[in-house]
Amino acid sequence: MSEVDGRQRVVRVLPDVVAIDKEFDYLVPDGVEAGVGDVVRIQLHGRRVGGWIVAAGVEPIAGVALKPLAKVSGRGPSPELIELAAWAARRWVGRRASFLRTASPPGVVRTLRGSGAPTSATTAPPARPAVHDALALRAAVLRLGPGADRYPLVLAAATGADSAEDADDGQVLILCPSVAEAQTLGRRLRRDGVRTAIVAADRPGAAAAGEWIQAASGTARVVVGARAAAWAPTAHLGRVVVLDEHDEAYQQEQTPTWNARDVAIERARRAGVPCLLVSPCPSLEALAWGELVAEPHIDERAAWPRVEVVDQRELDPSLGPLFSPRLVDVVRGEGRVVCVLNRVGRARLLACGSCATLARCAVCDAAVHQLDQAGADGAERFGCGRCGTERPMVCLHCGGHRFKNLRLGVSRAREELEALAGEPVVEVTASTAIDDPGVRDARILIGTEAVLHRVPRASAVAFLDFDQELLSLRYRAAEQALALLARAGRVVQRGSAAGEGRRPGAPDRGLVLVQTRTPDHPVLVAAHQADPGRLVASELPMRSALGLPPSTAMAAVSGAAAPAFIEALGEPAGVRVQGPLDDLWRIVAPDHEALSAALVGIGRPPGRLRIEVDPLRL
DNA sequence: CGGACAAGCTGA
DNA sequence: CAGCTTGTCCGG
Repeated sequence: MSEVDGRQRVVRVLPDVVAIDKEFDYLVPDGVEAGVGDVVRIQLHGRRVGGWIVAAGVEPIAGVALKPLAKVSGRGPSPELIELAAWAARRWVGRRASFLRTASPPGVVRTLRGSGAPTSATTAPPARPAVHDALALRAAVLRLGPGADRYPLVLAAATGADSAEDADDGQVLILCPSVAEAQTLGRRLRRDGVRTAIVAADRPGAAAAGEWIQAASGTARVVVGARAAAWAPTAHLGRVVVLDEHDEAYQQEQTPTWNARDVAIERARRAGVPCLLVSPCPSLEALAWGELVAEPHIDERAAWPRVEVVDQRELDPSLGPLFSPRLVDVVRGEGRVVCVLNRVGRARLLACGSCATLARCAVCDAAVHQLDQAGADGAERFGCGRCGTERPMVCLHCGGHRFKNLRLGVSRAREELEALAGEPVVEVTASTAIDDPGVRDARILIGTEAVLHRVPRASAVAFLDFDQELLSLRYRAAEQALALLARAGRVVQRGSAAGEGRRPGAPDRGLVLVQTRTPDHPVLVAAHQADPGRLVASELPMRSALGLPPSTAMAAVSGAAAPAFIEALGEPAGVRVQGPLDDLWRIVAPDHEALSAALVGIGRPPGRLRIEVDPLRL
């Protein structure tokens, strides 16, 4: 039956080719079922490509000979998600195909059999008042200290125990910053009898497709996953929850730089269901969107660690620039101690010991660092991070060969800390195996901030040079710094009274030690008082005054084709174009609609072009 | 994106 | 002018 009411059945297809953001019409062959969202294969310009049906029953364009669909492969994104993809493509100046890929099943899904009403045997225990209040709102930002247990909240949301209106609220979509957290949460919900689909595809194809079907058919009551799960299928969405919404892992690094939190918010809005963002340190974006719900301060404070700020302006010269007497105390004390220093390698900045000249690259003049590996003759060498040039460790000014470290890197700091502690100190890097026995049994660890993702619990976390975070030139530095302290707070909270791995004699509340030369910084005041609102109060007016997000919408444009793109862009009304600085332009608009309007209309010049909306580092 | 087709370059 | 490279266009 290729004819309906005397007309041929025609569908509109978006090819799964990122470079082709255009739809094409195809005939549906006789006896073939094909609807909006289905994944198909089409003949396009002499080759076969995949694609999605984005409209059905369309009026074919006159005078164009239509080809039939080559194949209907299976089920894909729902019509709602296809529309959401169009919204996201505009919002982040990307292509619909890249979003529809994320919204498509892992592998081929022919049918969603086994669809049934979601059931749940579990009833959640009564949740805390703040949780109850937040679940009753349509757009809520729930602030819970880093050590607070979010599971009661998740359970209450999952079972509809604290819901505002209707009894059967539909499925609950829950996002976590990482796949590992999503899996842990999903398994726990299953143990508690909640039908849960874990949409976090690092499992074999068939199993992953099974989870997708559970979500799409409505069999799963809860759908949990990481960033990509913002595009997970649902049969009848009832609520969206984003845990740790401030986490930058929600933003994709490659373009389009979409953020799962923002997709989740828009998805909930379109579905007319409540959306709840949860965080110990809500982002300014979240606070601009929803109503803040916080616990009484005494409760929130109990979920923050003890934050001790050490003023590094008064140094003890015998301990070097990175170690205060208080830090040495902590390291020599009880329990596991994690030290964080956001620099890799040995020494990142050196000065000549005799003439104090800064060690620079002979070719490009950038500051050089000491290489981890000595040269073939065993002599220590300098390396340039900018141009890669290497040279012997000799002062270009006076020929001296003794150098002072102005900035210790992690490897060197480890050596010095070991000497001060009088026991082994283990360096943890992003590539260190997580269950390496040397790491598992080590009491003192040191690493870049990645160490906070690798070590699950500790009695104390010490930031050796926090000014690195506080004084970073990125406009979100303050928020990012507070998020780092919150993460440290979670590590020590798990390692203290409430946690399982507590050693006898460890302090009741975990300790976060911060060494700094700016002890009065609002980030440190906020963390010390366990009151993230203190940072918001200083940060928001400053962003506003400087015309930075979230009071504006920003994009960064770079790549070989950027100059041509900027030329074509011109100066649209209300939009500021700044730059170039390091071959990067900044586009600032009053809001995202204006930003998209300015960026989407322009044809892309040939060549590499990166348009990063909401740039994280800038 | 990548196939089609046209225009440009080279060598006998 | 065949045979090949390079470039631009456009797909149902």
